[in-house]
Amino acid sequence: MYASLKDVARRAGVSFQTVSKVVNGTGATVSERTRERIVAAARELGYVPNALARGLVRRTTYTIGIVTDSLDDWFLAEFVVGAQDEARRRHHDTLVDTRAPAGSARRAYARTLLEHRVDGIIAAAPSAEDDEESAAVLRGGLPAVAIHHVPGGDVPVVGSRHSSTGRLAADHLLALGHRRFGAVIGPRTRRVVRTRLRGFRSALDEAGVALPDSAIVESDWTSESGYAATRALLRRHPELTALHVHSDVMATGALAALHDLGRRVPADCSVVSCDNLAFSAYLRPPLTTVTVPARETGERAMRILLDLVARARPTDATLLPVELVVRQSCAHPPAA
Amino acid sequence: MYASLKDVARRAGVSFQTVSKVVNGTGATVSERTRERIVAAARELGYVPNALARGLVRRTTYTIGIVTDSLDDWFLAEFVVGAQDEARRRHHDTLVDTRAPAGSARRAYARTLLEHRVDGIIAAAPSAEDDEESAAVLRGGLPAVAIHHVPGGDVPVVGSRHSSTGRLAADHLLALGHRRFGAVIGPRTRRVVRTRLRGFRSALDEAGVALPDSAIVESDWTSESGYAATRALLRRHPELTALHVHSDVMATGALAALHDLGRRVPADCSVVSCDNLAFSAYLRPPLTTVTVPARETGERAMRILLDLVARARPTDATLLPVELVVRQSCAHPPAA
DNA sequence: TTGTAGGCGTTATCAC
DNA sequence: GTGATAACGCCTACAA
Repeated sequence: MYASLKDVARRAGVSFQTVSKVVNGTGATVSERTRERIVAAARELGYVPNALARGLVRRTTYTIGIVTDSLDDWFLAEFVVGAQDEARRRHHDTLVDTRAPAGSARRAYARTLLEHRVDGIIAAAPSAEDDEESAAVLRGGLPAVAIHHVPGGDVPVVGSRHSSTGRLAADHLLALGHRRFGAVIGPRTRRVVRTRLRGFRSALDEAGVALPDSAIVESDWTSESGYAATRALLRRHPELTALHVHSDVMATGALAALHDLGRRVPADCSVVSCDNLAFSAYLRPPLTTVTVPARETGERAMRILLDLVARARPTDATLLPVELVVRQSCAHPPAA
Repeated sequence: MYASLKDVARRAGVSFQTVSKVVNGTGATVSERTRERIVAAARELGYVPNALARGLVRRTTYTIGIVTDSLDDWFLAEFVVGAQDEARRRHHDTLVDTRAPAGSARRAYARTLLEHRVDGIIAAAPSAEDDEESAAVLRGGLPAVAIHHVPGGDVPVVGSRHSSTGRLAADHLLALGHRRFGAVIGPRTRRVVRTRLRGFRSALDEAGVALPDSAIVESDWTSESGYAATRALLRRHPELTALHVHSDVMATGALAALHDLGRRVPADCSVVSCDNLAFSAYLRPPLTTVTVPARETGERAMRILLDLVARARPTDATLLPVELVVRQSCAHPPAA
């Protein structure tokens, strides 16, 4: 079905090794005339090199593996886009290994990638962040970077400083004069969530403001749960004037809940969240939020990994800046 | 770095062919004792089969290629998730080839996938829907399915009936009594957009209601452009009472524009859009929208393709149902 | 400038 | 039950 080097060679009337040289650009040592004949033959036969055979003998595939959780997570999808863009720029292919959801039968971590002999691995599956098995794989000798904690360390972690994300939100609200806070957070099992919360909390602490545990409601990243969490929170703590939400998607639910409860935002209650998705400027009120540089993180992770693969010392920093984007969902607390 | 069959064989004190049988489960013709020795040796050496070598000799890779545009498009990300889930269930790997954005240097269509000798291709890159080159590849002999038009036909197309999407929206609004319509559509270069518009329009036609060209504004799928388009539209046609928007993301912008213009939704103007993203129930007002079954489309496309690969006649239909989800963004037109 | 030999890790076929 | 031999398509010396 596919033409091979030999087929091309036969048609061009040369040996297949000569064709190989032409195809790989390796041989400047081919006369112009034969080169042309070969190129013509290859075109006529629709020759497409066989990456399998190539990888087998070269012992390198120019392919990078990415282990990820489901791409229906906005951050991960965007991260993968960035990583792939960068890989493409550096002439590498990319193999995405989406982990089966928890509960279903999972193959060994990154098994597919290893079988395909990728040149390096990007771990972008937070669901594995406490998983010893994954750590073993990532420390197994292949170049690797991660965007989340890996037990035992030893793997470069790329990303933004999550504690800053929480801190920026807190500082902004404190500066406006708020003293009664609540938080709608992601699943506590995730380190990002705990780190963000810690950053938020320590900023409050320093200002001498308390954040009681009862004012923190756990949620699961969806708008739906953000809505439910916010309603529960305000039932418990009607005195709140400021809300920190751990994602724009959940904040969409939070805004809806506040609306349905008859609380005006920001007049009665301020909201600041995380992510800065493209639509968050078009919620009403427009959302004040802390940018999480998903795509840049993907590019950066890939760049560092490719440096590692090439045995070059990566020069890029592993920490990307976050930034508060001020819009209209925050104001001074009501005079009351 | 990786242990090979031969390494395992040496350690187990057998020939490598025997190991192969054990690894592939192929050989019931191996004694229990040697099998155990081999399994133990493989484990100790951390043996991982080499998919490259395997694919080379088997002439089959159990890998399906997906050509897609950037995954920052919600639909495509969700589609890929569905396709990968189904592939995993059927023990196939998946290679995602994200097309470089228009303008930048593009490799030949699906080139990477062909080089990796995938067993089949899913074309999920609408940016190539009028591209002759892509059609040639897809008709090149490999099993293939597409989720968009392919010049020359011959490739099964999986998806929902886009004209129904438009028609459902129109019927709903007509039934409520609306007579003055506007539309914020996606890029006209896309067939989905033209087909949706056609469905919308023909429903209006049948009701004897006109949709002047000036009441149709083209947009680019973003909230930002949805916002701008809606403002432009209402400046031109302040008499509109009903708006059809081609995506929930753009509708987010449209709702914001209406809000900023002081038009109440749905009291002054009704809005119906397409997609039914998870957050659209948490906009205020909650969005009435037509479900586009992205993930199911992915599963279906993969299922059909894998049937094709296995030379079985696919039994699944290529057309998935769409459905109007009624929420609160539509009402009767104002009495005026 | 071109061609020859050897091997990459597997699987398949067929003896033993 | 087990092992020898021959591919699969390609690349890297090295010889002609």
